[in-house]
Amino acid sequence: MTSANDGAKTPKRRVTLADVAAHAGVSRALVSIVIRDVPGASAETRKRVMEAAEELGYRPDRRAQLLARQHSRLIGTVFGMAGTFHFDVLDGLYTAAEDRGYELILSALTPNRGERRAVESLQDFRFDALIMLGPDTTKTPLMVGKIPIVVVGWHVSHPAVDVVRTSDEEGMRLVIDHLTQRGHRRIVHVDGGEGAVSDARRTGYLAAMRSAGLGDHTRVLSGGLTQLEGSTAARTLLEESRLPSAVVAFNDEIAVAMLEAFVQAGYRVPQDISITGWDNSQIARLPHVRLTSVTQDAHEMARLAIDRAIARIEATPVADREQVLMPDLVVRATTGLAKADD
Amino acid sequence: MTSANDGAKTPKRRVTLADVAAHAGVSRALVSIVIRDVPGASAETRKRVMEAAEELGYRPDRRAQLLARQHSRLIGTVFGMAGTFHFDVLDGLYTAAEDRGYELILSALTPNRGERRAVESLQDFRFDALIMLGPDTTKTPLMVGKIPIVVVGWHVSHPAVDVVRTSDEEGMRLVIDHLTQRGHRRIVHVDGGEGAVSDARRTGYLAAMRSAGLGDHTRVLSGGLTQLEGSTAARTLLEESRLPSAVVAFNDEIAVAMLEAFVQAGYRVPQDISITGWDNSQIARLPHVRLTSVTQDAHEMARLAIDRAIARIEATPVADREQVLMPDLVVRATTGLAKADD
DNA sequence: TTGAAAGCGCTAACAG
DNA sequence: CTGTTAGCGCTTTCAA
Repeated sequence: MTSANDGAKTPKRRVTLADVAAHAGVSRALVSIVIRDVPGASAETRKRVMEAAEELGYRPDRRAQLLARQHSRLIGTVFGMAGTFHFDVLDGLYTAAEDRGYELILSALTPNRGERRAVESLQDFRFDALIMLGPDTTKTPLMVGKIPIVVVGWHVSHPAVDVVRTSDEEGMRLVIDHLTQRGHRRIVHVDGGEGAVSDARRTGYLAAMRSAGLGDHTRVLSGGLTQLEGSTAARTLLEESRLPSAVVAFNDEIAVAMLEAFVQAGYRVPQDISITGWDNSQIARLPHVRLTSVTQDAHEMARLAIDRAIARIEATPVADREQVLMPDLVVRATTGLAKADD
Repeated sequence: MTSANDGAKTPKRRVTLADVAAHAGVSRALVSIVIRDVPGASAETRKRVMEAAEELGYRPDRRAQLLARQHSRLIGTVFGMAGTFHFDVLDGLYTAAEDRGYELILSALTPNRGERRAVESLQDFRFDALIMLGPDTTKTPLMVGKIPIVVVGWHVSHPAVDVVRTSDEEGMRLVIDHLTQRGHRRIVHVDGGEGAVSDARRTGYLAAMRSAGLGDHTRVLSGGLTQLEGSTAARTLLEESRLPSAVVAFNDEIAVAMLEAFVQAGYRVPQDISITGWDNSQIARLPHVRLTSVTQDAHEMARLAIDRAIARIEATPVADREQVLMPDLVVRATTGLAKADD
């Protein structure tokens, strides 16, 4: 009984393909072709259909598209609470995906919601690929083998997992080189706790120290992600008879917290002790902080991740499972010459 | 040619309702009834179906559910980069939604992706309600009138928008009372910039000062969300001949940055100047910070938001468009007695 | 280049 | 209590 145009009031119903087809005087299939921008329609028809769609304010129904397509053109993304860096990656993922005709669906890792639940909720949407910004663990991701997976930020050894990351090894080399060139030898590393990224930077630190001939001077303090752990680490050092010559922190938060603690204890930075961070976040640029920090390109990482995910979806051959970008070191005011007796 | 069971290899295809039905020897409709846990099946059938589903590892296809249902049972959530507080709200939203049989779909506000795009991408999934954790603007949300909207965190005057927030007015009253009781009079507020929350706290500050008889002592410095703005504000104050007696900051970040700046300039906190923050975030609890801060209950806000969204979806009558929780003040080490001459 | 028709996997009346 | 039957709005062969 409900014909297409039953006059007066049809306030709710959204505009469908059929409406556009009727309005343009063509079949639904043709409208579908035009909307998806695939070959199979004359320029003139295309124009007419587009105008009709425009006029009616047509937007494709994602649910129906999802169900009808064999590929969803959906890329699942799990992410955890993280700083500006991860948000910048997210920003890059959105634009890169859109450029390629894909859509992102997000799932957050929260205190009460681990990887399993985060991924399962996405799974029911039948996404084509999964990009993981967390959880930062060395374990192989669940879902491996079932779907293309791109891990952004740390090394995963499973052969079915693609990786886009910035070299933590190289970052550490830059930092240690910078410090040793300024005479530092007793360089302590405050790590980031349990995660895979922390592991990588710790290993990078040890390697860089060794190749600088400072293998006997390595020292790693257990830290974490937040300022809390930074101030704890600083306290540990302050209780000792002699401060190290330099501290290489896992991230900017740790570095800043330590900086504060040292200053409060009456030390000068960098005259008495040098400090470096990681991420080159806003906090590192604060006028009263001016932290020397390692920087990585979030948008580039995002673009590579999306490109790789799509390559896997489309079964395009790729050269390297793991794509590693090179970081830079931004030198600011918290690193200086070591004292003569160091 | 592809019949249901063509033997040997069917490696890809996911288990569908039909598979479960066949396995359990009942109709698809019955399986649907059992899975959705709605009345219309005997206990025995229910058991048999559940077992079959379990055995086959069946998971409903969200795309198909979405398309077939009149209500999607999907709650859209837009959120921006924000601190721990917003992540805690997100955590609460997930669990509250799940408890009520709904699912969250997220859309992030990033530097290149504003409210319009964030909402549009969700819209195509036909969500039943929208929860907004940002953007923190006084403007009426787009989508208003088309769908139930719950704003979490700030006041919106549009009659069609539900609000769940913690009273910024009351928070300010707690802070100002606390300070005036300790003899402070020259109390400066460093605000949070342009947002609606900042507006509310600024207004709250002015009102609280006035009702404390300090209407002539009000002073608002423009601030922001990050430590950067805090240190700028501190510098402004330090350049003047005399520091205020106390600073009420928009959030913990600002407060901490100012604290640092004052200490570096040789002042003692709270002996020379008192400082308060907002959010009671991790940074406020740092052993070397111990910031007096206003605290709000993220999980409770989340629960209320979900409850309200669902009430609107189901057209349940509700009492009050705006639900306002009361904050608490956590007094720590950054607030003390005013100096005698203040 | 265009159109007809058969699904995608599920929900929701409605009959039995 | 159970099964049959239409769709949901789109994509995608396949013929015309």
